[in-house]
Amino acid sequence: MKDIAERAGVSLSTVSHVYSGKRTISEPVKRQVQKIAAEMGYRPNLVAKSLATKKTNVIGLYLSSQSVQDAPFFSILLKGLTLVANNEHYRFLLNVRESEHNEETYYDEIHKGDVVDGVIITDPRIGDMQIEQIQKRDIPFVVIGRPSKQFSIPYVDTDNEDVGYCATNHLINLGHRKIAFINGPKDYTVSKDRLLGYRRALLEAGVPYIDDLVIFSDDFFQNCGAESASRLMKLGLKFTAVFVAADNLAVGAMKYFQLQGMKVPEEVGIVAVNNSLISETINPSLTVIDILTEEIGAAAAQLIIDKIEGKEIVYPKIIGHNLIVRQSCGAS
Amino acid sequence: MKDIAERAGVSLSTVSHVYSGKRTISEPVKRQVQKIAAEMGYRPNLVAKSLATKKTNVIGLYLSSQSVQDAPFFSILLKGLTLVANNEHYRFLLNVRESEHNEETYYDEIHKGDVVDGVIITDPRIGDMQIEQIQKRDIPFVVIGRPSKQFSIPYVDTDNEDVGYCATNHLINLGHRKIAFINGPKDYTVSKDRLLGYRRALLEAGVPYIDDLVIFSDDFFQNCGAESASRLMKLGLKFTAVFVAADNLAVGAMKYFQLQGMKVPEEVGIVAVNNSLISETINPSLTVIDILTEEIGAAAAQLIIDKIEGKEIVYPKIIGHNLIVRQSCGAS
DNA sequence: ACAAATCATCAAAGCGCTTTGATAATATGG
DNA sequence: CCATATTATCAAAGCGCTTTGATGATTTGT
Repeated sequence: MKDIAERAGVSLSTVSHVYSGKRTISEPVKRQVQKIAAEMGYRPNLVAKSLATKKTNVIGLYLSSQSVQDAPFFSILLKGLTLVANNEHYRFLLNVRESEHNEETYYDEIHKGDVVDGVIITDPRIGDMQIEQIQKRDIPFVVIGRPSKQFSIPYVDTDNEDVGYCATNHLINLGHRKIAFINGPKDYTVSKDRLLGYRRALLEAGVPYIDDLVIFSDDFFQNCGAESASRLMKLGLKFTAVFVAADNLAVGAMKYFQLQGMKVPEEVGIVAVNNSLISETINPSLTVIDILTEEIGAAAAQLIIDKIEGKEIVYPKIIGHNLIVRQSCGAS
Repeated sequence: MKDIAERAGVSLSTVSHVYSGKRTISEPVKRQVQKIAAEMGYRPNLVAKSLATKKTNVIGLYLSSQSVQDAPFFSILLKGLTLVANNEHYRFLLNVRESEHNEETYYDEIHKGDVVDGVIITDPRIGDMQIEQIQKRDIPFVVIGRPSKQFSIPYVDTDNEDVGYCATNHLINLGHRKIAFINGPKDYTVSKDRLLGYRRALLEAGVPYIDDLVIFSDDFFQNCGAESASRLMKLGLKFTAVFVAADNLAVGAMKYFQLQGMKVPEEVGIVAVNNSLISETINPSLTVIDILTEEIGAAAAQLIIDKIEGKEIVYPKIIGHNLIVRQSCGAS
């Protein structure tokens, strides 16, 4: 930049103003500067700019390896995120927390992270301390998923209580009365909320709630779904349908049921959550609640950007969901 | 930092040296500084540091929306990438190129990107100009996948010619002679290489190559697989097996075949590429060539980091692959 | 005990940009 | 036609850190 200024015979600040447009620069000078800059292959140094402006246009994206491994979810979320971020000229700095890895280091990064203008966090757990810590640090952030103490924390999420309600209700409407629930891990707020909805649906239908029929899985993967299904069956309790908290879990559970000689949906109906490719590919295809993941991503990105830019924001932002009826629940 | 220096009664540079360790600082002073820093909640400004050191510890990750949408692939790649990057204290700055989006803007970013120490690029196409352009720019980069002109370009990839060979060969060993090939898009180097391997396997087995039996898909998704299968069948040529260039394509193709009343694997055997969850979940499960995606990611990350840090690197880095025999190809 | 080596610290310059008060030149208006 | 407003430009300070030459205080070797 200095070189350009010299070659063009103007001051350094003039060159700067040519780019920022914050000061009027005469046309001939402007053109001259731009020409020389092009000749020299000038490339503004964004780091220096950031230092001067205290603005990086970078958003820290804090993911658990959990969420990254849930491939379809993550990739669609990312699509929503990048769609709006690209438009607004922001980019994401990836931080993946490995489960093995010490959580401290990971959160340290958040706290050190002066390179980002704001932060998006995923997968809040119940009793998760870190969010409160970030709140102390004076940096814009939004979380994807409901934090356990959501008071005045900006977040975007589905109404998971309603998801649980809708899924269960659909099974009830189909005539089921003995409905099991293979839930996600116990320490996720999602799991808690869906359980609430499940209970509400039962209550409304006058079906007694049986604690044993609710199984908490350790993760969201297929094997765990099969394992949960096995635990469920070992109880010896009767059930004619299962509400499963994730498509992958459902696939695992369904395979297990079939392996045990149970017919889906004839002997056990299934409603799952998440409309990933696999849910429509598998046979029988899964009836699911479609979480609008891309919209969640887009909303989260918009929220954090608005916040960074000082706009008034309203939160939480609740994104809708739809029931998609397919084969696994039986005829509708 | 200045404040700390004042409060501790030492100079600014002393404080800096406490952190960098590039100069010996007496223990008492060191402790005093650290104590005050902690009290004040000091957080070093990484942007300023980067400006001074000309080092950001950030790697630009340039993705096509294609690769992001291929969820399982992407998420496993990312796992490999972050695993080694975390260890080496690097992070990724995400740049997703939307297909609709003007490619120019996207590449501009690469060229402007003074915030990154190096760059990883995915999905090279045949005749892709951009790689040559980046080469002119004096920044470390590696590409994932073979660039069309790979002379002296650092890249990591599978030996796709061998992938094509192995898959085809497996079918030949099973007794097939009329083997179709549903390939990926024509302008990918991957597609070109796999075709080479396919032909070599046929040649070795003395099976004539029939051009019509090779179908190029427009993308890597299910619908396209079905569409390619339909194109294939409309030709009216006989075939007893198909080598499909991706698991998703294979799922689509298989569904189409089944819809047409053809039995898999009895009437048509299938070997696909990519060992994603869906390939083992679907019924019949897919025989696939497992590309070691996580290792590709890890290797790419290691390569770029080594390059950034001035180490001697050897390239290209070719990662292995394994045949996983399942049901779709028939008994082995 | 004294020169030489080492240790601990400081001051100042520099990284490449933005921002702003000042100044000179030009335009506007009554 | 002169006072005021506007336009175009410059110089200098500052963003928060690293780096290095210099300096005084200690230690070491002989």
